Amino acid sequence: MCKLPTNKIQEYIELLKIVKKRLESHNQILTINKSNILEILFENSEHLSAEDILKLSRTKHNNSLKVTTIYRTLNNFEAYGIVDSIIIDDKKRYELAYFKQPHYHLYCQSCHKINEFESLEIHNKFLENLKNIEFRPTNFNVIINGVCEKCQ
Amino acid sequence: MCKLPTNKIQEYIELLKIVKKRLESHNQILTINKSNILEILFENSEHLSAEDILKLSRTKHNNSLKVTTIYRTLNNFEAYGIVDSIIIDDKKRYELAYFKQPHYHLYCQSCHKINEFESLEIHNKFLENLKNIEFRPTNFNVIINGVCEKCQ
DNA sequence: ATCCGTGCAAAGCCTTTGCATAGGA
DNA sequence: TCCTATGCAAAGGCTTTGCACGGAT
Repeated sequence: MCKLPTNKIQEYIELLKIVKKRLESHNQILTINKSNILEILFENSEHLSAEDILKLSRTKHNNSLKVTTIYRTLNNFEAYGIVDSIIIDDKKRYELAYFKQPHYHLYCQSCHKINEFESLEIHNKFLENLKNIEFRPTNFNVIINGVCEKCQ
Repeated sequence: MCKLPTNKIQEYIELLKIVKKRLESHNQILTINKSNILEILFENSEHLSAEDILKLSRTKHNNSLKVTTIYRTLNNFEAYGIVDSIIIDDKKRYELAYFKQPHYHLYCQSCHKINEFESLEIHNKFLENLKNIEFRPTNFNVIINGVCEKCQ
């Protein structure tokens, strides 16, 4: 974590605290493996698949993480609301649910990169519409496929 | 197709024409299997998985469709822009790309039903935002998870 | 005669599960 | 000492592929 700027470190520490509490409310322990996965997710704003996390752990944490553990941990994290998932290119990808505004994913079909954008205005319109039809949203999963600026 | 109201029949015939052309431009033939799949997709506005289509074909078309054919056909249809796909509950689901306004999927985590809603207003906001960042959208894939009115 | 479509069986890929062990509180 | 975490190997589920035959133009 030494590369993070100070405010990021504080954010990370706060994240650990929140996650620890959340896990404990489900009788789970915040182990080194789990915090390693959190760290990888925290440092990489891109949307990581289980395989991506495995690869990153090879470099950053001496391959301590095993695939099974990653899958199990991510499933738990998702069930407890610690991470959200989206499926892009038929692969499940994860991002931390904390410190995130509602946002929309832009998937470039040419370079396969995922970008994001936020719009409070759109989000409010969504909420307004959903309220009218009495649907209570828990999670927004928006992927817009297309071609990004660079690839045009 | 005898249950469809007249205008629906005309829509279906038009669909067949469009798809036939589209397939022929890829050196493919509109076979009975393919039109059966189209028919099932056309008659069922819900979002069908390959398995759903298989089951429906058992009742409607005497089980003439085989799984392999369904997968192959759907993949081609998607590649040619005939159907769009969304992944819900870790299953790929398909809907016809024609005669559809831009719409948003509401997935009820309690009854597992998928509803939709349309909002031209939201769609235009999206387009406006994307234009600003020069992202050219080809396809919108929006899933809002939550709890529907009935399940609350 | 050629080219596409289809079925069958097998392979593939990603993910989950069972079981036994290790490790933390 | 108990309960959770983890690894390994195996199983599972869905989807794709190779190959050979059938069918249409």
